[in-house]
Amino acid sequence: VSSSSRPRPHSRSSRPPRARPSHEGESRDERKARTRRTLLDAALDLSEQESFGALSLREVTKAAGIVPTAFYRHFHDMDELGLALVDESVGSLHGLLRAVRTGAIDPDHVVRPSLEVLVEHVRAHPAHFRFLARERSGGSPTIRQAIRREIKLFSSELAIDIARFPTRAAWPSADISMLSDLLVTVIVATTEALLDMSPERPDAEAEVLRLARDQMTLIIVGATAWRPSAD
Amino acid sequence: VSSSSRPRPHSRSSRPPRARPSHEGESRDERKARTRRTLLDAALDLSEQESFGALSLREVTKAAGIVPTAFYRHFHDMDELGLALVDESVGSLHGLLRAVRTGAIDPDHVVRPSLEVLVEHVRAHPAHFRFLARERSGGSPTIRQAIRREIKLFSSELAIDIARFPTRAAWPSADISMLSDLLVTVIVATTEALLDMSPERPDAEAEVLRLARDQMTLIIVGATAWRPSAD
DNA sequence: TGTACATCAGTGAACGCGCGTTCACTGATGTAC
DNA sequence: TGTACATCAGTGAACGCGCGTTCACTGATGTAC
Repeated sequence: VSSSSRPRPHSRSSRPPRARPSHEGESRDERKARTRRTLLDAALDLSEQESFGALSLREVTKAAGIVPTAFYRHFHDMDELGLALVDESVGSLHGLLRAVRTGAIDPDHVVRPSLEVLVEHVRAHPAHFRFLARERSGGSPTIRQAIRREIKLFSSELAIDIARFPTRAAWPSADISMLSDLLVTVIVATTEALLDMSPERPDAEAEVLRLARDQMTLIIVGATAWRPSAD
Repeated sequence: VSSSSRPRPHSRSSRPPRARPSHEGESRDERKARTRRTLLDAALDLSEQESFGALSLREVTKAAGIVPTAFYRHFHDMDELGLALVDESVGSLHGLLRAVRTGAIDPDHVVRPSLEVLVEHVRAHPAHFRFLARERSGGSPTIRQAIRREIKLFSSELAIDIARFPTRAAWPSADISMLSDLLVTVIVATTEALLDMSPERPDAEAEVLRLARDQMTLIIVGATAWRPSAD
């Protein structure tokens, strides 16, 4: 064969060989951390094509440019790597929430800036959000539960913010968490729609956002007219 | 072994060999159709544990009680079987929609009966709905698109129904489809919540349904107060 | 109705391949003195 | 500062296994006469 020298590109079409370029000035710990990062990134990349559960250890190490056995220096198995991905992806989620909370607190104008923050975060961490969207329903029970717990947390933090609004202060907490749950449902659906847009239709984003804005506004209108403790 | 007669319930730990009990009075075509059915059921069962994309052909044929090579008498590959599952699962979806439409048409009391129909359908076809919920985000691009298209269809048929309501007749169609999209989002989220309930908490269902009812009611309240063509 | 032949769902052996994991190893980095 | 030893991230061979797919086959069902 013509097999020459290097663990070559391999790619489906042209994925670059993620091999670590020999960074000479690094300590052993720094190198190890960088290889770990490379493994995480490789898994994140690959799980956009097929579900994370369908990824093989060898596939990931190959994309990361290391030998399969070196995997065990970083993770016990693929499940552990998956949970690490959940952890850092929900990191993006918390970043999103923090950004929304520190933004405009004027109750009449929360929707638009919040959606802008959402778009910005999805754009900044597309692979993370794609991973969350995909594995929230499709993943292994462990991963799925971890993600759902985080979304519930997101919802209850949003409920706290809503309770602070003067107009909502008198609401029963059950109604407030019903409302925040509904808003989170719309946010999740909007995120999925943003990730689903075909790259060659840049106007799609504006459409998705207009829809989300109208829906959230309608919900807020409904909440204003809502009778506390209905039934 | 004690293998007796029927294709039994299949529990996780002690999965029985789904071998076809020799139904003597059947034609060749009938037998073939039954084997095909057994393959579909086996795949549906197995994809509750791991994503469909992670299933192997051999795994499915083993659970169905036939030899791997016999698979090719029924499907060209696993992808074709997956699309067949989408087709029949989506059949459940249409059944649901039809049931909702032929139900009460009193606009003030749509929510409760619709949710009852939803619960009934999810209970009747849990594996189908679980498959749809899982593969909607987690599946291969082909399967994902097929499911999303059906949900869009569901939404636009709901829009037609909404437009028939006297109180909505004057609404711009963009607002109506925004509303139906929002309701479908809630329905999808509710379905996921129903499928996610732990079996040992029977009261969870009532909780999920109360949440869904409140959310849909709030949305309808909001829609009533909504200014057509806002912005 | 009876016979001879065609069809074809399901079988079983075989293949080459990628899988996860084990093991002894190498050689650069880190540490003790 | 220099030397001797320890650590350990990454290597490469090897393993047994399940994978998808091929192929020639069997024998019950279906069909033509």
